[in-house]
Amino acid sequence: MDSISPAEWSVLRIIWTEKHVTARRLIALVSSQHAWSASTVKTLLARLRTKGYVRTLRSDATTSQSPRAWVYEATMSESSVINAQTSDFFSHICAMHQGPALIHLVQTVPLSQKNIRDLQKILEKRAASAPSSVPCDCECGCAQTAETGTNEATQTDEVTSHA
Amino acid sequence: MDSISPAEWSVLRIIWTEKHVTARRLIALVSSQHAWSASTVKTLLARLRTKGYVRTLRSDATTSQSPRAWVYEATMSESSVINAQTSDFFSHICAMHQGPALIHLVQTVPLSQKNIRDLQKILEKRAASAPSSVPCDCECGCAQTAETGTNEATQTDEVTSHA
DNA sequence: CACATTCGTCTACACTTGTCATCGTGGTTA
DNA sequence: TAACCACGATGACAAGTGTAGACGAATGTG
Repeated sequence: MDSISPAEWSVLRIIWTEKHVTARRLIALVSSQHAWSASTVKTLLARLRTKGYVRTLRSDATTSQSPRAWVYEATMSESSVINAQTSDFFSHICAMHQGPALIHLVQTVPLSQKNIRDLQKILEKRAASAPSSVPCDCECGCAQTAETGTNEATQTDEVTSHA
Repeated sequence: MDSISPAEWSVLRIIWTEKHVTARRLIALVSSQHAWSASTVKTLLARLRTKGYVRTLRSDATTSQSPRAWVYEATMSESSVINAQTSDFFSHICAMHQGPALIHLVQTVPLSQKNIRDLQKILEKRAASAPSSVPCDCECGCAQTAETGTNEATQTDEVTSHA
């Protein structure tokens, strides 16, 4: 699973939304958000292709002024890529802090009524078998099993010192 | 807020866990996870310092064989850095898909009983004012408010072909 | 059948990241 | 005090990323 750079995300998002886009249209759409030259977008497109995230198809309908207009489409669903990248990102974080990170997200990410209901359902299920605490997995000899306190501010001198 | 590379995360995690570490000890701890040379760790340390994530202090106690043993410590709390980086990561994702991404995380991330209770409390609160749906914010003219409907492939077709 | 247009590819360059060797300096030890 | 050693700094180099110009091939137009 190749990593996706921020610039590549911008392009990929558009492809997912449009489902099928020509380079021409893609460049136009991107330019409403970034002051990138057409070449830049093409480069990103090429890189996304070598990474396997997009592929091209011939457009049967050769729209007037677009000779050999190829059409780009994503090879994977938006959700699956997002899930994979998100999990990958979380893998950098100590297990003990993933829960709190999630709490932060749940407080800040835009959620719909349905999202909330889904989350509640999952939490209810997970509550049945959740451990009382998640130990640190930093593999540096630390035996911390913290976060039992109200806001992990117990032994966390560090937490208080945040700039 | 500078980005933190995967290699830098490894080092930073150890510093947070240890609170105060000498280069010597840090290198020893890192080597239990990665086959990096001492130089590599020092470089990462230096980069983390220029990025402002760690700083050095003199160790008053000059432990026998460690002359001028500096001690590294994090300048920011682990939680605040994690939250900032996590939010930054989510900013690449279309608003409409952030909820689902969160659902995926809540299903896979290790959670303690307390984490779950906290999450439930927050969700309950948020449910009071959550919108019925979160619209796409890909800024590419899409008016999708999906995740309720199954096929939003209505006007997409026309949009694609008009070049 | 030339021509302009447009497309994808190639090349480029600065900067970041992964990875490491070397060096100067200043305390430790004999 | 002389030899030594660890520490941080500097330099290095390949690969990835942000950004873009130039080029050759395909194609509709006159």
